Amino acid sequence: MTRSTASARPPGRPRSGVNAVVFAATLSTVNELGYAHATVDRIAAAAGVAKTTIYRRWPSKGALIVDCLLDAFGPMPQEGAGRAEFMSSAIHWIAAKISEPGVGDAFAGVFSDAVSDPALREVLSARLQDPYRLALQEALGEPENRVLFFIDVVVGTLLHRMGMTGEPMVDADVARLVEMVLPHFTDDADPA
Amino acid sequence: MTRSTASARPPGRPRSGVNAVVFAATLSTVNELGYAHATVDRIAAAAGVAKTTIYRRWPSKGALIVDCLLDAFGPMPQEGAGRAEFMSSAIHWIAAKISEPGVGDAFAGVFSDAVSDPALREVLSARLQDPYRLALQEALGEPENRVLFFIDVVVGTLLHRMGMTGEPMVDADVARLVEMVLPHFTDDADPA
DNA sequence: TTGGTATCGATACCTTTGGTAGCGAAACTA
DNA sequence: TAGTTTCGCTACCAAAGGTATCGATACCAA
Repeated sequence: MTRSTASARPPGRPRSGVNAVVFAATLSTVNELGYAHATVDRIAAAAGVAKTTIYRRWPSKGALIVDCLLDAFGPMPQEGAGRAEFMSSAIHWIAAKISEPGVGDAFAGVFSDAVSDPALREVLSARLQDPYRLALQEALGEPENRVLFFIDVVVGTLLHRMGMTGEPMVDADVARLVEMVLPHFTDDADPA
Repeated sequence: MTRSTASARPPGRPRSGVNAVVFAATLSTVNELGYAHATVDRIAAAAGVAKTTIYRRWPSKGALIVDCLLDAFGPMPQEGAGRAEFMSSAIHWIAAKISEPGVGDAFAGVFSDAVSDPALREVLSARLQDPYRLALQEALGEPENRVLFFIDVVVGTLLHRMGMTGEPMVDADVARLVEMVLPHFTDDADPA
């Protein structure tokens, strides 16, 4: 194929590689000022970039935050011998990620924006939740509705604690969460 | 005492009894337009009241929503013979309330606003969460941190489902939530 | 009846913020 | 050199939370 269809480098000035800088500036700004006060203007200034450059790459602030979270989370580690170890490590992993500076605030903030914004909710569900949901479905062999319930419990609990107290959940409570969730997903073989 | 200190009816024109109308207008507007688009202007118009009247009674939109939710929730029913029945009825009660039109959206919306607003977070925690937390502590004889964990799990799960899907949690999943939470709070006697 | 007080609706206004438009300059290809 | 796209910059718009002001109104007390 003679460099036929895609990825033949588009014409024009290439984009500068500042995505990582923008992501870092986003998290640090959210961490310093909170989600609502982390305006696009401030994020752009912190990144040393014009606001228009950000809107040239992301269609909305919500989309920027989602991409930033995707970059911050990265792939879910597929560790653990059995089901219990796997699920326990997954819960500890997401809890640790949400505890990182700015990540929990950004997550809770974009989540709340999505409540009133169906388009953003679609982005959040498809880009951020679905990859991990599919990985969990495959790794656990559980149907979609049970995996979605698992995500609701784990992420919902962690975000509620973050939103109500402003602080991430302490390790002891994360351990309690694991103890409560695991029996429900390892004892029986899909009773309902 | 000669009507000494408090509640002797303050001077001036008394406030008209439109709080209930404003609460109803708030929930219906949030239900129709979503939290972000339910502006104070629109809520006032729906209630047939001037916007300045609303800001004369509530210091912020968040405070209005919290009062509206307090009015919508009402006191938690203290039903159930044993611990299991009591906790089960409490979970079903809050799930049903969050399913009412506008209530879930308003709850998730004010919750998310609180992430970046410590003052609003304080209002939310003290006015909305604490009464139910204290009732649960007394009814269950559990320490504060365990009751807070219980609230994080139940409310967090319900709100996460609401935020991600836009729909309240179906009864079958609420039942699963009860099945998962109850053993963790009824089997052992405070191991940690 | 008169004065004091606080609420009412209405209007105008301020500030912040997400998002857009237009411009000249720069970077890259052909 | 021509063409294309991104860059930073400035100006701008619209929506929304919140405030200030003003005349009118409802209530109490003297």
